[in-house]
Amino acid sequence: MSGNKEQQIIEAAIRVFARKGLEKGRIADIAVDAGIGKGTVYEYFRSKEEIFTAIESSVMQEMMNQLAGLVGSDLSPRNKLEALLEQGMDAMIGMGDAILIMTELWAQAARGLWHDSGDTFLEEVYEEFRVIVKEILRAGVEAGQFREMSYEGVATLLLAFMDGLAWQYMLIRDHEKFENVKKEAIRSFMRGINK
Amino acid sequence: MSGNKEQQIIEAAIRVFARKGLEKGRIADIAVDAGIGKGTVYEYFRSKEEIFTAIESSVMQEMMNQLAGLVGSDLSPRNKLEALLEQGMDAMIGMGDAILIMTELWAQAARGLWHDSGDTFLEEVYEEFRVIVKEILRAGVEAGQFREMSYEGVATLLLAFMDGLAWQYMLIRDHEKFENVKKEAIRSFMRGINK
DNA sequence: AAATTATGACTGACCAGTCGGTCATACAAG
DNA sequence: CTTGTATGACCGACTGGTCAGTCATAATTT
Repeated sequence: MSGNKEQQIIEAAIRVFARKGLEKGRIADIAVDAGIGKGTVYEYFRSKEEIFTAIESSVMQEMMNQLAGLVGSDLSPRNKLEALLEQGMDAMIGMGDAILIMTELWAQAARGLWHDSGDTFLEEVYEEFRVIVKEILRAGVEAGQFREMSYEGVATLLLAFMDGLAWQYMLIRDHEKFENVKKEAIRSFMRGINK
Repeated sequence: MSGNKEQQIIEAAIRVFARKGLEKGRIADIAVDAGIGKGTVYEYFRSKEEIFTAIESSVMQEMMNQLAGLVGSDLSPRNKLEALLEQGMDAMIGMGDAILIMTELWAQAARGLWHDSGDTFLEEVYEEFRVIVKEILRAGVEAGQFREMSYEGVATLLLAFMDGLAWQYMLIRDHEKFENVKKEAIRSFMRGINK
């Protein structure tokens, strides 16, 4: 039961923060959820802030890994993009209730926009994602599969698309109903850019 | 300077919550921003919670009013939908920094999903919106302007679309750059459902 | 001068982070 | 083998600071 305690704490923290929010989620709650003492949490993390940062990294890392697998594949641009959408949404569904942590990530990033002049971690990830998508789009246009477009515009649109769907999925929380949305979403998006 | 004090407080609260977040934004901050004493805030609102609820109503009310104007118009379904997208995004841009409050609304709603079995306020608004959009879509299909589709699926997609774009706009915060995205977004979405 | 409205000092609840202490385990000496 | 000793993971009571909400008083209006 006691494997990597750091991971154990992160997973507990995701559950707690998803349920209560970043501010209301107490360190004591995380400790209880992880089945350890409060003091022990501080053996592994310096502060609450640091736990949240670790969650951010963990969630984003996973997304990026999945993305990397796709990019390396030898699918056609159209199939690559479809797979991207499909897998992205399946990943959301796979997160279960932990997906509610996404709103905390977003809210946190939004607050950051006021303070730091510079990049949030989340912004960096988005930029990375956008670069990859633009590349697929360009390849698709060159292959004659996609219409002419503003790559930057459509890449941003795709991000909006996926975040928005994540949000809708949180609200719906009904796999079956969401399957319907997912199907239409992919169909509409692809029709929107296909030649 | 002292018109409707309730509205004055709400506006101050939007600024404060957008900048600091719902938890970190102190009542004292709101009072200072509104140019009144802390105690006075409690003359108009019973609690912090109540202020937030008022913000929710205020923001959503405005959205709904705008929507109602469109529905009543005698535009064709296609033009109605395009106007909906266009106006929706212009409304976002018009919110300025106050748009950052949206993430707080979302995060709050997400937390609510754990506790209440029933509907969040936000969920109700979404449902209302979906009903209106479905009606436009149905009219469009009947008029031969739109392809056959799952109304529920596409309506949800449209919501995802707009929320996602709101989020991207928050991150970009560059009107010019966003104009580009906006144009592609509308083009792609309409292509996705046009016959 | 009574009523209404505004104020900010005050209070009590709450919680992140600290720290002195416990205890299971490992290793060494007898 | 078993007694003694060292280690550091683990713990939760405690502290210091923060902040929502209260209330006695002050200012303003009627």
